[in-house]
Amino acid sequence: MKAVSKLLHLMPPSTLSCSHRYSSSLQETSSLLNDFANFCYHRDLPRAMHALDAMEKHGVYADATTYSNLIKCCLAHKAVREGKHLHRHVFSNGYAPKTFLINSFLNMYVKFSLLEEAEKLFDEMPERNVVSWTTMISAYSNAKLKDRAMRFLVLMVREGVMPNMYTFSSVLRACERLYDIKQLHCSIVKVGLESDVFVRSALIDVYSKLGELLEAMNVFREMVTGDSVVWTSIIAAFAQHSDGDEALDLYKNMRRVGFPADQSTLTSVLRACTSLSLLELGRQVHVHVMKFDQDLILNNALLDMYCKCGSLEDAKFIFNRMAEKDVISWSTMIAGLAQNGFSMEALNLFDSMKVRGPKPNHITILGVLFACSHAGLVDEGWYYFRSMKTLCGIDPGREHYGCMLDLLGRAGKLDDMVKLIHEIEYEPDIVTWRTLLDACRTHRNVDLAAFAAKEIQKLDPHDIGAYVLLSNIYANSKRWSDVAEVRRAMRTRGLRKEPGCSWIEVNKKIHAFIMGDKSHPQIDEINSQLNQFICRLISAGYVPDTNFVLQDLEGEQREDSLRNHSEKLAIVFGIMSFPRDKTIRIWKNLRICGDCHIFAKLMAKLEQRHIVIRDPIRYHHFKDGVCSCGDYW
DNA sequence: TTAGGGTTAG
Repeated sequence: MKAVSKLLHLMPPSTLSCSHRYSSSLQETSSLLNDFANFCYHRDLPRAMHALDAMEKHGVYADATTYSNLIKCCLAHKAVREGKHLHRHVFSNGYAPKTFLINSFLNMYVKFSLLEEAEKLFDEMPERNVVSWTTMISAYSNAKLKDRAMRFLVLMVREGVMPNMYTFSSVLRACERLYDIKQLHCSIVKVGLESDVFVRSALIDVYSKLGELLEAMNVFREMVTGDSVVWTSIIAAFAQHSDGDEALDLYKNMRRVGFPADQSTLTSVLRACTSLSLLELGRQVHVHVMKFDQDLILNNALLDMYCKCGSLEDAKFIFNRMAEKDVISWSTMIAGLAQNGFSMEALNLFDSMKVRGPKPNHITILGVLFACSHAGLVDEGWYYFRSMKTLCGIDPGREHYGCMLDLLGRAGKLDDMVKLIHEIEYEPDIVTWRTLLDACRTHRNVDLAAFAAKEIQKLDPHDIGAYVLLSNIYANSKRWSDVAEVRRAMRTRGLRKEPGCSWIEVNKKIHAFIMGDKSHPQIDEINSQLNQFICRLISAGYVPDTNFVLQDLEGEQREDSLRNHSEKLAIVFGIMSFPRDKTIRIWKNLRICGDCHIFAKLMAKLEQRHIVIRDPIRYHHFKDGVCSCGDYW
């Protein structure tokens, strides 16, 4: 009796008034409904849809919770057709579903990326509550329709519907202007929703995306109830803005207060290790990564860490055993090989990718052009550049032109460079002129260098790089009066050259060596060892290459100046600190100079060491007296 | 019935 009254209650008014249409008994329909509810509850989609057909024949309707279960089932099975069928069923015969059931359909269309259907349904809703509005706002945020998301927030408030924590955390993701974020932040505090962990992580995320790390940190510091996603958000914020130290400190604190790290946390921690070249710490993180063996993003981060820390064997091992590889995995490996001096391997891998990998994207092509550029493969570079549109469907962008200019510049084809600059549809930017200037330094074209430097100064009078490069070029040509003039111009504008600095990790501690700085506690011993090594190298034929000395110095003074280069100190410190079988890994802020490059090759041979130096552009693996860059950098 | 953090280059 109870089932019958329930059924009558659920029948749409229109069908109740014409009950003669039913040919089955109430008992039959009751059992039909029970079966249907059961199938929906157990997410048995085929049987539920079958039961739905039977119900349609009998004009029977279930309760909203049962339909909602079936919608979830359609979502889980990605069953779009069945979802639409259900929608038609529920709205048939004048049945008026409750708002919360319509919201479920709205959510279903959004999850199926059928935004037009969702919009149509939303427009037809007799009444819309906070969930209806938030579902649409979230859909627009995800679809990057940011203006629409913001406009819907305004509209809902105008209609008297108050946003909740779901709404704020969704709409924040659509915010691109600091002003809007501040306004929303203000509203959030006013209605007392700032302690919601979803809202907090969204705030940290949007502040971070705009580079407002102080604001992000303030939001994080106000957290009373801990939450691992909020922790991960702030760690990611610093990792993404190259503040690896702060990211790692936060990670240590997170663990100290008892929050476990998951895939997302570890991905950001690896990124921090990568930015600091902390291979040993990266290896320790790798142990934790094992728990999340199948996570593609995490594996990609691990792969990148090994590439950027110059450990190609580990990188290849990870790449080969990854069960799933996407375009990022392939691009990372190709660029990693290229940056570490294995250009041919990089190009071979690109060929394999075309056969059995995902479709290359514009970043993959950058790695390929980088490989050509750093191996002097001019013809191959032109081939990939000219055919990228037909091979991969990608139009060359500014960065691709930049790579080609770099390739021509390294190969000494300065005329072709100038020709290409005229061909590019974009206005030449600072990077373009700096590439030309750099090529002029390598290939000693003083006049063209002066022209490029002036172009840079026109675009940015405070660009210190142009002054330094021009000064280097004049110094290489022994035009000391021109050097003095450039230096004077730098002084007038208050510009100072960034001092060369090299870092090395020994016993989990980072040691920094700055040119001319004597503050390292073992500096006397290092200098003494360095002098002994230089004497041994000179007797073996080493001639210091004083072309890299910038000051107007003579004879021995010029050689002394070279001795102070930070990477030489770091190499000697590495030799003093590590056993022979341990790779010496150094990273530095400026490009390695020619003399230090020769010194590193000879030291690798003399001491039978493997030395890896990472500069801002690429890596040099020194072994047996040769470098992986083939002296071409 | 509505919301969260992570990967390649530059």
